[in-house]
Amino acid sequence: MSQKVRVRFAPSPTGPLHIGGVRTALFNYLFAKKNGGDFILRIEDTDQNRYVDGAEKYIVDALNWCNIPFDEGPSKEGKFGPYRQSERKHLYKKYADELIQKGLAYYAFDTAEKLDFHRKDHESKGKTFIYNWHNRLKLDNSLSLSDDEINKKLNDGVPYVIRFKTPQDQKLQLTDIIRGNIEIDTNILDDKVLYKSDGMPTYHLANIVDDHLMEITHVIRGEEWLPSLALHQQLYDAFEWQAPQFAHLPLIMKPVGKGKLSKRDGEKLGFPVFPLSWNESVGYKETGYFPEAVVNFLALLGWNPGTEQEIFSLEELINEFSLERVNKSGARFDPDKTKWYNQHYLQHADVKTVADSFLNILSSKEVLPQLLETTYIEQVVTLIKERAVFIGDLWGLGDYFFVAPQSYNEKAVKKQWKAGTPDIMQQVFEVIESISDFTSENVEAIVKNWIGEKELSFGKVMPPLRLIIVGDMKGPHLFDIIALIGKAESLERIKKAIATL
RNA sequence: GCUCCAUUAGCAUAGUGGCUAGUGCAUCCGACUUUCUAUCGGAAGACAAGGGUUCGAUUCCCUUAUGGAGUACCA
Repeated sequence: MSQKVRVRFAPSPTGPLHIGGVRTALFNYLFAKKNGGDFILRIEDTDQNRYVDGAEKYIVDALNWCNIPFDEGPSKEGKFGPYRQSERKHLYKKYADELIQKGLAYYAFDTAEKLDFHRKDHESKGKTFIYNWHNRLKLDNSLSLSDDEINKKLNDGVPYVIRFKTPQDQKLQLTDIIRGNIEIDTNILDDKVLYKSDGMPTYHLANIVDDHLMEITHVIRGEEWLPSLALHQQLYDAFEWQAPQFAHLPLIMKPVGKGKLSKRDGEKLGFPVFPLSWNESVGYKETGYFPEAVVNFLALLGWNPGTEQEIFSLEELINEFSLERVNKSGARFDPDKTKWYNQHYLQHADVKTVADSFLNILSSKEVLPQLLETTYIEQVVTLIKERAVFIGDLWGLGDYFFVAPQSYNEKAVKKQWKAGTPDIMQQVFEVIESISDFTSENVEAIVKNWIGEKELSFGKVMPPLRLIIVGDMKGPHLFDIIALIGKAESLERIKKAIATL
């Protein structure tokens, strides 16, 4: 009997979704869709202190922008809801109690201060304080206390937590789809808190209970969870539940230096780390990235198809994706590669769509209304988009199609504007004025012919002419520009330059 | 410190017990061009180290080094 694949993305709403989180969501989504399964969003808000307003909405918006919507989640309630752990609070206590009854967990009354003291004390001696089999009988809990004492504390309302009683001297055999088999000695594990004194479960308990209740078949999450896999497996065993399969994704590392990618790296090196803007941090969307490009480069971060293909649509990714081809080692984040992807998507985007977005930018500039015409913009886009990575680059690349140069690049003027230049430009003016068939090819032919006749060099004519038309030594084929902006505008720019330079 | 995970060029990666280890980004050179950040062409560049196993190891095993994660009443 094969079960329907159900995976979940379970972020905690403590801030904006980091790009690494988006990748985790994406891999879950791809795996689910590849296998005809469901992708569930569950909000893990068991830590009330760290809750950030708006973070949940951000997560949902980010997923939608990336085009990886969830099938079930907050506001898309399926039969397994609610999908916020804070709204499932009442569910967890009985599971913690069940473990206590089975003798697999116990009450602990140690105060935070006391534990803190132990930890600091051990640290100062170069050791690590571990709450487990070797010292639990010396601490303040229902294993070390008499029944009377325990009941009195419980009745008196003394705060307590419930800890998992990690068994001694066991070798756990764990399986991870990406990493294979892992063996863990239970003696090095600590008795993790399952239930907090504020009446909320910890991540560990809530996670296992919810994954079980929501019939999750595969847990795909970041590598930072690998060390707690042992606990989770034991919890499934303790409840006598069938555990899902696990896959731990490699971490995304910073572009330079050591460690995992952080918000700071983005600020330092000037690239986004969030899909959408959040306060001062500009997102991928606002920087001008296509969601398709973001999804594409994210997919190749820690996964590859085994072929040389690097460009994938979402559909292709769904087809090709497999957890077996996910890498074991950390994936270094390369901002240049993300640009490369975006440039690719921009070059292959429909000209109409690009022109449309460009129009939005143009509207905010001081451009003559008659130039904001669709076919004109599309022609401009076709000429200049080759060098653009983002749609936002288009203005800097082609402003001269919309406004005459207000100034001329000084260095270029120095180099190109010689004593005889105004005279030559005056002649060019006359040549151009006489042309009636104003196509790029025809203008080029006539001007080049004239240069030949006059025995002038290209270097004396073309660079200054470009300077006049563009204001700088940049842009596509000059005659394409002249033809597009038209005869009248070209003549005007020449006239103006002769007068001012 | 301890536990677990990893290690192919600057970076990301493919691949194989045995021909010149493949690809992309970046780099350098060249071409085109009136210019260039574009495009095209070319070049350079790697199996972390040391031991084994083997006729033979980048590929299997061990050790070391390096990197990563975790070590909370956070997720």
